[in-house]
Amino acid sequence: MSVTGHTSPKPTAPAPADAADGPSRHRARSVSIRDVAKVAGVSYQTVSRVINGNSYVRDSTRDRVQAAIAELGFRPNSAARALASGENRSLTVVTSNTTLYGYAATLQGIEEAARAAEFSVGISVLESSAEAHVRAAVDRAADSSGSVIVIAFDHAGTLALQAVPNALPVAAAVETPDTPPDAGQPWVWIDDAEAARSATRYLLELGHPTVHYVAIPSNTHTSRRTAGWHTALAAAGVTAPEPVGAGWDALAGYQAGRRLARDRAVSAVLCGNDDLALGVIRAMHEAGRSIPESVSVVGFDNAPQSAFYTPSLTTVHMDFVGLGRACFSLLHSEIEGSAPIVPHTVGRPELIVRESAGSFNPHPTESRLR
Amino acid sequence: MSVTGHTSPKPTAPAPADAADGPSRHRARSVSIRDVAKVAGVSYQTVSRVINGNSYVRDSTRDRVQAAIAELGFRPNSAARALASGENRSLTVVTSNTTLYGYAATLQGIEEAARAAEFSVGISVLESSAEAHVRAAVDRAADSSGSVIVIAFDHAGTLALQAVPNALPVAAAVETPDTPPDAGQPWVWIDDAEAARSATRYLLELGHPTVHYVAIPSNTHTSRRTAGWHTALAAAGVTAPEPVGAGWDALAGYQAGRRLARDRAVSAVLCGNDDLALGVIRAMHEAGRSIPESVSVVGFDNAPQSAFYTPSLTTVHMDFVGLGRACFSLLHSEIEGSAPIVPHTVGRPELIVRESAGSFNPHPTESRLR
DNA sequence: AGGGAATATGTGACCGTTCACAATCCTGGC
DNA sequence: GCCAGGATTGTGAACGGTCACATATTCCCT
Repeated sequence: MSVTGHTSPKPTAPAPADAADGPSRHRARSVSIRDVAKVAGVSYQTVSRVINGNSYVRDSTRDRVQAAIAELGFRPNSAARALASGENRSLTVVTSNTTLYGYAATLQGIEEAARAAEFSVGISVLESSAEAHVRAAVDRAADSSGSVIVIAFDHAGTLALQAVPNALPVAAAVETPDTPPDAGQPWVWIDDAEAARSATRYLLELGHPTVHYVAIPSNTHTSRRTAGWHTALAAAGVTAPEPVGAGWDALAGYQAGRRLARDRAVSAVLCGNDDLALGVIRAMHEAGRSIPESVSVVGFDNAPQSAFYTPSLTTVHMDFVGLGRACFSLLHSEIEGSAPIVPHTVGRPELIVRESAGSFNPHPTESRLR
Repeated sequence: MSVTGHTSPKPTAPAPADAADGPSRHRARSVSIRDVAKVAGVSYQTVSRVINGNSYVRDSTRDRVQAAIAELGFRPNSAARALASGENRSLTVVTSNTTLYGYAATLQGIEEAARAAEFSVGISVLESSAEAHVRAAVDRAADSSGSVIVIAFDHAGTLALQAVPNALPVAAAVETPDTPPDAGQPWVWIDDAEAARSATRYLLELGHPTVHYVAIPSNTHTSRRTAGWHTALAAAGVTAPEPVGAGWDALAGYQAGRRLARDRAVSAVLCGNDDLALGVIRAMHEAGRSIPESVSVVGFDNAPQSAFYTPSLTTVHMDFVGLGRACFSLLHSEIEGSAPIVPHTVGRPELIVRESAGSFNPHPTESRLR
């Protein structure tokens, strides 16, 4: 059956595009609960009961109503429902950058959980962190659904989170906060500090004199990833080099990598995410520094592709999908008022050892490319 | 301002998290158009006019109303609006797999265009192509918004497209259809045949005796990508090897690659997307076959990472973002009834030459890995 | 047979907005 | 000074549900 309602493939003479007279342009008064009631010979309230699974309906009645529903192709109007009941059962995810792995995976987790709870999910994308854009995105979210989830991994997201109107139920996936947040803050996060620590420790154990860090942007002045890296370095009695600030994508990693490649002393690089790592590796490669013989690189996230890079990427697995789920469940219990809201860590970052990091090699043979 | 309403950065003694007594938990009867009217000393209809930008309102009145709106923090209730006006201004994207690049980018394009047109966008994810899941996803979409866009690159999507109720405005991003679709079908696509042809031709021009193809799943029995590849091969008087069926991700590519790697005759591989190409490259590498000296690999899509792989990936750029935009604009004109619906191609695939494909080398020196 | 709980079903009001149709206010032309 | 007609504002009735509160029916028990 064709989507537009044609049934015959009639390529000639496009029908007179519902011009004037036909009764077609009249807003196709959708079948309502009352129409169904009439057909089934009951009151509209009974129909309402049937579609809501109320048990106080005789089986025979229910059957008749259901038959009528099927016959008329009735579907409850969600707008009317929302209006009358004041319920909301819908959420909008405010996020930037849906193509980046961390964001996409978090969104996926949210969607899964929301679907299971029969919430419908919308998205509102942050175009930039400009005041106006942030406000617009939050407004869009606020008035297209009853609650909001903010993916606040970046600056724009953090601003958006602050801009959410007070009355609206909200939850957020955030960077690991600097200090434990107040109870009642509907925040979840993955333990960035632990992730950074374990990766750094690993590189140190491989004998590298120190570990350089290519950082994703952060809101908190001292990001917990940076802090974790620092901690591990300090614990080993090593002084930390200046972190290299970068963006989110492979290009940013590449640019950072070029700078790092010039420094012969660089033997181990920790990267804020897998894309960054990819870029760094590429830059190193172009500079004739082989991975992992000359330089070891470790990423964050464990994006699905990272296992297939050449060399495959040693990285820290972050359970973004789980994060998304947890975020939804926070929102859910906030809406239901069922459980108290406590901000918390989700999952445990896990180092995935692959090929891109190896033991320190004091005198790597450098080979100019080609 | 913090989300919960704190204004001071008070790290000590977490505030009693809106515990019990406060009048907070009551369904906050939102301020309505009538409340605003009362404050502004006008009728509710006038308020309605103001929020809808109706010009028949005296400036002084408009100002008073707007002041009242600001004072009360009024926001129009979208459910009530949708109910009363019968308008819809919202769409839901039905899609599987939001983490795959092609899907994510298409979604991004849709979102951009929708945002510009002040539509709110929802997503409904297809868990599988099982009848029940497809129906559920479409139902969710249908009753949470007034129109639907289906990303029908795969089987599940195609089924979903067919399952969309007739009354609902719909548009779809699809695979290139086998035969030109009827006018009126709200479909857009990227020219897969042309893309495959240009990539294949390129490999042939590099001297490769033939080109192998690792295919993404397709609905159409003979996918246009496969057809384009065939065409180019035939034009060069070369017989086509059996295509290797694969899935969507790097792992699938890897598995296909392992099979291909065993065959010494394989010198050029075209892959249905960049992830597949990545997997193939990895498999080739593990088999000791270097890229591009021993085997040339070309992908599809031009995902943002592909430029940074080592070797960087020669691929065919597909404008998914543009596809998404076009898809929305089709839906939009369908809703407005403004323009006739004609199914059409979007953009032109463009071969991006990078490092992963090179001239045919009859006697490559094979090196066992390590 | 009578009475009280369930069990079924119906009625009227209302959710917050827009729509259709008055009603009132101005303004300029004659 | 009066009137047509546009500018401005108001009123009542939807929109398609749910809610709160009757009103019938049943059914079981004494």
